[in-house]
Amino acid sequence: MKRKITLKQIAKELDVSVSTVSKALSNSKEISEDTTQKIQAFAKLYNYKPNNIALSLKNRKTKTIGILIPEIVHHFFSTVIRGIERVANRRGYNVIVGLSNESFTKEIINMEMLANGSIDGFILSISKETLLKQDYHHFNATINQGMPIVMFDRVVDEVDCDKVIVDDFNGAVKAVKKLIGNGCKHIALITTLDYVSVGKLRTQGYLEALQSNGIEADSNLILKIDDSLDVENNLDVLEAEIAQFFKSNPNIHGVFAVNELYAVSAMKVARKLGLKIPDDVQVIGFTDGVLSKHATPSLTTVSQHGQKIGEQSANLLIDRLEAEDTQPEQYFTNNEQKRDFIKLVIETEIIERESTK
Amino acid sequence: MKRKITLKQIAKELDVSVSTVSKALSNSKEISEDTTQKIQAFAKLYNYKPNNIALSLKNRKTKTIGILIPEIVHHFFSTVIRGIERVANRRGYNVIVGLSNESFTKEIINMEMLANGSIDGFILSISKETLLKQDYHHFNATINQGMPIVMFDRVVDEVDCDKVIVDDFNGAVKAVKKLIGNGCKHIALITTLDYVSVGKLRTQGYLEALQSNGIEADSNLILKIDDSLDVENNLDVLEAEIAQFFKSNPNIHGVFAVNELYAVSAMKVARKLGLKIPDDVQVIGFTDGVLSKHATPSLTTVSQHGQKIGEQSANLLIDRLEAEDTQPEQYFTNNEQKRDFIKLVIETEIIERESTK
DNA sequence: TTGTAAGCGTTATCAC
DNA sequence: GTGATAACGCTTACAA
Repeated sequence: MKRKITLKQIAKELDVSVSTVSKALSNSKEISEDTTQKIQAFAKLYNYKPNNIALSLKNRKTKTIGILIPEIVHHFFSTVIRGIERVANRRGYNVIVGLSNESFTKEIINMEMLANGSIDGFILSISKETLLKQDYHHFNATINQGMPIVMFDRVVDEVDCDKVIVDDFNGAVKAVKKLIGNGCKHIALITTLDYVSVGKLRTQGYLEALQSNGIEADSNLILKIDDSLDVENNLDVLEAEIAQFFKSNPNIHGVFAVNELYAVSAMKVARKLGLKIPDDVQVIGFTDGVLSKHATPSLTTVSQHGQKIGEQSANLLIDRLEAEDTQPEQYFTNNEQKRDFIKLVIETEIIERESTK
Repeated sequence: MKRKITLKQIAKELDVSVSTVSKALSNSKEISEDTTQKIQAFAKLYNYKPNNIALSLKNRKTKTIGILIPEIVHHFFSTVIRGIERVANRRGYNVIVGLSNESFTKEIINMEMLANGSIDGFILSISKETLLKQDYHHFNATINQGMPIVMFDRVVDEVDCDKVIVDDFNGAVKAVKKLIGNGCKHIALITTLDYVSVGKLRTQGYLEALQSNGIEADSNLILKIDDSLDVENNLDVLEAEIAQFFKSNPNIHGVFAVNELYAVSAMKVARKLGLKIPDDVQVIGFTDGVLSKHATPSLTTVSQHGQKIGEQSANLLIDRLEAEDTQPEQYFTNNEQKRDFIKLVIETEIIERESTK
């Protein structure tokens, strides 16, 4: 068990100085053919690789990106990570993952843990608790320390940074318009409480689609689920709630749900109540995950393109990091002027399956 | 935008030496009450946090764990990550994630990238291509450099390290025995090609269960899917293959599938062929993921306890890392003697749902 | 009680 | 063409 070899050891072994070794290995032409050869051969033999930590300290950059997300066991988020990892890797970066577990405190702890030199910048999606509290000081503090942040999906106006979002509003509009086009008269919405920004936007899209088609929104047709009660592990509660909803609204022709789980549950409940899908009720969900594809009937969804979101976020962040290199101290012509932040909107796409006509 | 403050800056500001600051902040009683107070107050004011990279370099340990897995968009793997992250965090470690994407080369590149000082140890699951090639030199090389590895799920005898595995064999036995107990006569197996060790073990469990019940295995009842053809995105092919299988074996009473996707697909196909589940055919899958829970009918599965696997792996790794601290150079009484490696077997559990009686 | 200096592994600058 | 030195930020023996 021999520890990794260092420049110092090579130098000693070959009886040259450390700097000679360093230069030889970087093919500096200050060093003679001969010694360069000798040193490179030796280095290869002992499989020398420069120590990343030392490089990080020297260069004051780690070449790693911190990802901070609420939850990893979630198709959408893991898809985003895959996208980030892909471009990060291609561009020579590593990826370090922190999970907030939807908790404000854990989000802060994780950020502080990573912000102390371990990473060059963040890509993150805000936890539910943070959204509820509306306390974003830790993001701004991090940015003020010179560490760039890219937010995706769950973003917030109060923080000035690059953002990548899904076009939640128009995605919802498209979905509901499709239901209308398919002849649905009474269209229900199954959504979350409003503090989750994406839920809110999708709800607004639903309303917009109705209005622009001259349909009056009926608040009885809107079911808001309080998902703080961890429906993931409490399916019965969720299904009971939806069943109740269906019973008090026997005239539902179409359902638009703001996530996959709600949509699939709605289908399940509807079928238990003897309704045929898509003949009696048509269903569209948001988020294109495994469930949608494999449900029976398979679910028509609004796809979020998670991987693309990840890729774009990573590109945005790395672009900014590498731009800093070129113009290290960006100057402002006056203190009103800010660096422009980019807000990328990823278009959604409806993937048609069996749950709609 | 003020960069993070350093000891040096604090020292300068307060007109003391760097070491005084360092000591004061670590509450060394070498330093007087007075200066300690003053320094700590100042540090707090400027929100001083020691630079992780500098600490890593000094201590020659990074307090971060490298995870290397084939794929992240997979319920099982993301569950494992969650488990790892949980205990890592609790024990003061960070987690850096690399994806091999089932590729041998990417596995190696990723390992080299991380092994150069970025992490203290690996937790990994071997890529399919590596298993196929049976080339494990990179794992052994890493271990020989003094970097501990914990392997989980897809492990291999050729590498000496701690391992955490699922009891695939007995899980399969249990599942098939359950089908037999439920009165199934002709029990089919849907599995992968043999090079994936877990698939192989589950297949062996299937055979064992049949044999111990005096049932002769019928090779016609075994369907091996070549999943190198990316069935995830090629559902039609998969379903066609399964349909063909059902048609040539009209007497199937029970199906044991080595993963969730195969099981759910089997149910889908069976129902299309007019078979009732669980009345005509009973189905059990391996891997307890989202699909199982939400399929119609919901799927009885052998649960792998991914999170527990992650937690145990992390504990194993960190235990070993911290043991190294105590006895830095472990000596061998003779060179035959090796440090004992632990192989933890996580028991499976059958989760009964609607697809079995 | 405080400060100096060495060292973790590297690279860049400057001197020989 | 080669080597000594400083620096990245920190800790710690040792000196004052």
